[in-house]
Amino acid sequence: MDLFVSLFVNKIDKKGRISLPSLFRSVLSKGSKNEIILYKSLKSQSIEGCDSKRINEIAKRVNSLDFFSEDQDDFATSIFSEIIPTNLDKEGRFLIPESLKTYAGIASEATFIGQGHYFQIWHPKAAIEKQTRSRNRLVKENKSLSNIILEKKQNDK
Amino acid sequence: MDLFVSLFVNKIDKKGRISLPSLFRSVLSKGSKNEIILYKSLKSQSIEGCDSKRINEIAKRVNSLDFFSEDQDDFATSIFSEIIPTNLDKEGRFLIPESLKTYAGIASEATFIGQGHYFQIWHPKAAIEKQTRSRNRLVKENKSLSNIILEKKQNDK
DNA sequence: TGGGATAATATGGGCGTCAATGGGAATTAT
DNA sequence: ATAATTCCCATTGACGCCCATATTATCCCA
Repeated sequence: MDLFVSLFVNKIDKKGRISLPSLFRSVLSKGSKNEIILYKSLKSQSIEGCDSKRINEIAKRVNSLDFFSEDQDDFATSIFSEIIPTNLDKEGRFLIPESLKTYAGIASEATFIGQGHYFQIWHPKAAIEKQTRSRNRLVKENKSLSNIILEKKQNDK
Repeated sequence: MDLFVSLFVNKIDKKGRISLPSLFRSVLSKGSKNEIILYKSLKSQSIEGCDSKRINEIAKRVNSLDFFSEDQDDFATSIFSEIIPTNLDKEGRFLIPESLKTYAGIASEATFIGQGHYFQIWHPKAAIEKQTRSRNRLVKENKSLSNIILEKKQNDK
């Protein structure tokens, strides 16, 4: 499995360290076994994480925009300046920057939620809510993957 | 990670020195480990910096403009004449030229903003504003990192 | 199949190293 | 000579590295 899946609750110790769930560690690409990228989610009060390979892909896209445009500059800022590369120690732990902890309302514990190619870090209580909310919304609106993909194609036109 | 990423606030000491963030130093190409290029941003009241390798790329792009156009001439002037090569000391610090400090309104502290292949130096307060402004723009346009990737992939087809 | 042996994961804490910062002395420029 | 710049050394706090423990999951064998 090369995707971030499942849900884990881990503790933050006195030094501010927290273990990246073992299953998530095994997803990191060989080249960046002990580096992850953190940033504020644009969709919720949570932290998102991924491995650096993913960032390099994004970098290519952003850099292909017009060199001197303000678009390029704004994109670059909101993406590159918000990215926080972080190293895992030998035990697979890392530090969540203070600013991100504040943003996500995290203190002594955090919940990791697998999201496929990335993962999210939530305050434990908020994580449960998010999980049920997501589920309910899908069921109520009778969405299916194929529906969502179709809708997206409509919008893109 | 071979990109300028993240955000750092550093102090300017009595002698006018400021540390280039360690993470930025590690991005500089082997050949120019203690040289950076500074210049006024064309897009905002900030300073931009990069290593000399990038200047060469910019030169290429400017050259590709019509040789006899005024645009080409203007770009060439505003870019090349305003470039200031600067050396880092053994501790990774450098001096921000007075003219650039004035341009960016910087006095006792400065914020480094990663922009991918280059970085910017802002007055701390202005930096936060720029960051939020850029971020809000992304959110408003309902972009997300993954959207940017997807859109680009569409275009690539 | 039960139950202990073994391994892996999450967690705690000591300590050395490095980055950011400060300041005196040496060096260079004007 | 005076001002500016770089070198060198010192300090401080943060972070990485290492080792220890515990709790859980996995394995092995009688």
